[in-house]
Amino acid sequence: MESKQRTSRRSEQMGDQIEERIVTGVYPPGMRLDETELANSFGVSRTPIREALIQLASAGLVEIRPRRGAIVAEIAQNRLYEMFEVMAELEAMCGRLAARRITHPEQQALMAAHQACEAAQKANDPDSYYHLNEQFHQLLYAASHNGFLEEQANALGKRLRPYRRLQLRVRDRMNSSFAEHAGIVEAILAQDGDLAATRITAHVVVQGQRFADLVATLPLLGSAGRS
Amino acid sequence: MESKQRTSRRSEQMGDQIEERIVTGVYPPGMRLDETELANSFGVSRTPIREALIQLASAGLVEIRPRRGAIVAEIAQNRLYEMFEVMAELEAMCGRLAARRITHPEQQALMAAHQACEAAQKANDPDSYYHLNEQFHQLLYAASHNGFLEEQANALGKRLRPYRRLQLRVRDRMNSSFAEHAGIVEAILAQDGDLAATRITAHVVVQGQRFADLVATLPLLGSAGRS
DNA sequence: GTATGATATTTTGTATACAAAGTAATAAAT
DNA sequence: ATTTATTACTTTGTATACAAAATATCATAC
Repeated sequence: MESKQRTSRRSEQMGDQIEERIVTGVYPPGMRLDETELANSFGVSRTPIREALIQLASAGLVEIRPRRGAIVAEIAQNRLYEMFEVMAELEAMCGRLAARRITHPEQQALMAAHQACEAAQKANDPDSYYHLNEQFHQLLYAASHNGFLEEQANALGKRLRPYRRLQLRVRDRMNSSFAEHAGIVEAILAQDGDLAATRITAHVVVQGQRFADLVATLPLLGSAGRS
Repeated sequence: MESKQRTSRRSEQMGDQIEERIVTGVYPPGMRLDETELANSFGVSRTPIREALIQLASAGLVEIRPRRGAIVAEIAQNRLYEMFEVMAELEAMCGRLAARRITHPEQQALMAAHQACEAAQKANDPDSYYHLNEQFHQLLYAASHNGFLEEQANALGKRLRPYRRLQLRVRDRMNSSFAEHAGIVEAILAQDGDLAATRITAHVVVQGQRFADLVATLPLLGSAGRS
């Protein structure tokens, strides 16, 4: 985590709020983000809103079309596939490094997070599982002991979050996800970086049936406010 | 390349100009970027400058300290190491994918770029080599046929550009770089993705002596305008 | 009823104004 | 002479004003 020095900038607070609403799906892909409207609803002027939107556009969460306003970024299918392909590689890299560099306390934390996932899985609670799964992955990133990599993985994870969330709804995904976690933890504890990387790549939903399942659920998201 | 639709936004033009000056070292790391000063020099108001700075901050090229203005980002040594570590992985991924997906015209272009490097190397011209080397790497990214990966690699490459440039000055680096390119091209043409990835990782300056050399040259950059 | 074109309205992009925080400068005290 | 406190000056961050582009509305023609 980057040391979040007291910001004192409204535009960043606005950015955080809008971002939160995007990644949780309150503002779905394709939704128009009217500057004046947002300014009014947040009780500020357009300036900090504009600055926030520019920042979110740089992060890839919104798209600013010159003179035509901002919308929540809609990710085309093939682009989504590409992003998952990169995400898999980044996470695999985390795993490879983590196998070499993870500390004892981090091992404990990772196992604890894994066990927490087990509870949600047994209770068949996709929402809890979703959050615990995210914690698990973030611990993995941190264990790489490469702060820049950790940031990149988190940033991309954020962009893919709305799509990942849908994933867990598909038949039996939660159970297989949990089983895969077990294999990943095992490989890391055994300090087998290549095995960890291989298993993580397989875990990140990208190939064959998995991605097809995801794509099939896509119409549920997106296409907000198109004519 | 992202389809650069006619922008019509001054803030983006300003961003491009400032970015250019940062990556070429005209604005060295640590330099203060005064909004009013920039606004005057570009003949616009502070607004588009501010928006440009926010965007550059998101890209990691400048650092905005709340209420204390923007400076050209200074990258700490360990952070720089982390970034090169990730860069190596991204490029290796490009190589692995390119080995599988490169088209015939792309093969031709890559070989042509490689041969162009040879000319600069033989003429012992680091500046030409620097530019031709960049072209070579960009062709590699494109050959991955993953547009998102290509963008990420280019973005990170941009951030590392001022540091990479120094690299070529160190003893004999240009010659070894060129030799490594040959091996990379060979592996890709042979469609051996793993070999290509291995060779690219070795090529990207990150381990042992190479990184030490880079660090040793760092004092040449940076520390502009500190008390 | 649909299509086309002119006009009106909305919305973005940039400039300017102003308040608050930060920085520099000066003066007083040890 | 160095340090501390008060004051003046910059510079940032936000609000508002205005111009230009895009969108919507409405009337007219076919």
